[in-house]
Amino acid sequence: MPSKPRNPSPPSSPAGVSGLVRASDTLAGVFAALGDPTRLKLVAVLCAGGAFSIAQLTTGTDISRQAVTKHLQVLSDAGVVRDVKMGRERLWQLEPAQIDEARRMLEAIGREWDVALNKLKMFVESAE
Amino acid sequence: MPSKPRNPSPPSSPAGVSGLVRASDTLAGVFAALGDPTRLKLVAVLCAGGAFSIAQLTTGTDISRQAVTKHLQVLSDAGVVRDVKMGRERLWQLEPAQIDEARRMLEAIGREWDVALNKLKMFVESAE
DNA sequence: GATAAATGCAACCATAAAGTTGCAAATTGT
DNA sequence: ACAATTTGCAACTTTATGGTTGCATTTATC
Repeated sequence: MPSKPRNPSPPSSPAGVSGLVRASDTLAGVFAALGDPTRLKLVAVLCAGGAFSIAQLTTGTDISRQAVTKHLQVLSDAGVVRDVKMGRERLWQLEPAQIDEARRMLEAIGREWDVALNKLKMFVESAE
Repeated sequence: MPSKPRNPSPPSSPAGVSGLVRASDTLAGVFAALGDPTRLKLVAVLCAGGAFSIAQLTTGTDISRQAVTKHLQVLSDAGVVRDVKMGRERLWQLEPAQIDEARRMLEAIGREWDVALNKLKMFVESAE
């Protein structure tokens, strides 16, 4: 008789993060938007609180204005930035709600990790 | 006389985040690694603290084992996970240091944003 | 009203990313 | 020894990404 597969342990997320995993698709979108050096720098500039035009945001990068526009569009699709039309220019500003939610997810992961470490520590100590 | 360009305001990141922007390339790598629903779920599972094999981690996804291996490799390149060889299986576990740094960057961005809002609020009040 | 500035739009290109399949190699259990 | 498990490796396909260039469009300024 051939041996049977002994693999059937489907791991699941801990309760603390399961709620955030439910929104993992939108959250992954936020992380993906931040996952590019150019876009991360754009966000870092915008977090100063002002509203900047595309031409202004292009100054300081070594890519074309159209490329910056594309990056801003990616950030906008992820809900990280907003644009406001002002005359002939389009001003961009931060929309920190999604970033805040991403931060909370990373916090939850760190918390769960600490809990797991504590459990392991207590287990080791009880075996001494 | 033709008018001259009046654009020369190169925006710069505020002091609070400039230090983190310096490491923006590695940080962007971490965000990019988290920027995929499958990988985000893998991280959520691993944050429970255990060490899981590739076959175990594949259970629960709807993609092939080889695809999961590729995702784990991406997370490993970003320094988010570590692997340990145990007999014929390869166990993966979380490496929370990079995730923690990413969380700190999001915190810094949120802080700068709050500072900017406060400045604006004080300016408006002083004009009344 | 002519000119310059800021942006929008579209086509295009090169490379990377996400997934698949097929097969070889190492390790474990009977 | 043999069979089953787990993984590794390589080739391949499809689609997304990041970037470019060229030109049209809207808006301000003189």
